[in-house]
Amino acid sequence: MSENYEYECECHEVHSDLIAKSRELLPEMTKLYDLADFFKILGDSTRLGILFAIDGAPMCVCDIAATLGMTKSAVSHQLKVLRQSRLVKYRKVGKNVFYELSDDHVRDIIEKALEHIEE
Amino acid sequence: MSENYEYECECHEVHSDLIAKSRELLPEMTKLYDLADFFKILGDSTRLGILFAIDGAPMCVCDIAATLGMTKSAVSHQLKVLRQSRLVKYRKVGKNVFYELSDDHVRDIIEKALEHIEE
DNA sequence: AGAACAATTGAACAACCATTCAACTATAGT
DNA sequence: ACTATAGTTGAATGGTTGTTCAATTGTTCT
Repeated sequence: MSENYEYECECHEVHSDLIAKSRELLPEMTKLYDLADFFKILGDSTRLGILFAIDGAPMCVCDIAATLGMTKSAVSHQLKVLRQSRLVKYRKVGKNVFYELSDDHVRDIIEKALEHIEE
Repeated sequence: MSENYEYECECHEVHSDLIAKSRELLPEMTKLYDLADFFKILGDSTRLGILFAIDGAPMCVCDIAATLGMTKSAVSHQLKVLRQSRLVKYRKVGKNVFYELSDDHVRDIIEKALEHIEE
């Protein structure tokens, strides 16, 4: 997708008025990319599993891995992604690192999506 | 992630009670996969762009392509994905095919996600 | 200081995915 | 029937991404 829409469709009968109207409603490209990136992060069963696992109470990496039946390494890599997108926060206690959800926004979105799927 | 959790974590001090509790709250694997698949579909700026474009009024492929500044082919490929996941419905009129959102669920979820990002 | 362990990290590999290109289908108009 | 056009489709390609493996960091305990 091009930011300034200099692209011309190869069709002959374009409805210029409709297109103009549609473009007005379209969010800015950067916002569209951010939105896609956000959904991309939720679009992985491992990351979703982690979010569900730490939903009830903070957990250390080791226990998250055991809960999901995965290696610590794989979990840690995905925790890094969740950390960088600020979906989780963490707290170091001795040798352990405890992860928890950073806020309720994500919980709501996942909840709504679950409803949509189960309809 | 393994469905029956036969995997054993390589750690020595696992909190078995926490893990048991966390596993109870964890959705079934199939549901987790479905949820991830749903978010995966929203995790692409082209598909999001299409959803925003047809939000106001039904549009034909050609006009969607012109709105986003992309080729018909690329748009059509992504429309197929959106079609298969029932996020859009379509109607054939002559040589044109008009696409529109299939329901309001998705609109709500995208709206909530936008709020989360803009916070 | 040294051993043990929780967690992180980087490289490598395989699997997945979006766009391009070319070919094809189907409909409309002459 | 023929031409033009909207849309779809399959294969190919380049880029992205999740997991594994091995190595490393940082903390605790003796």
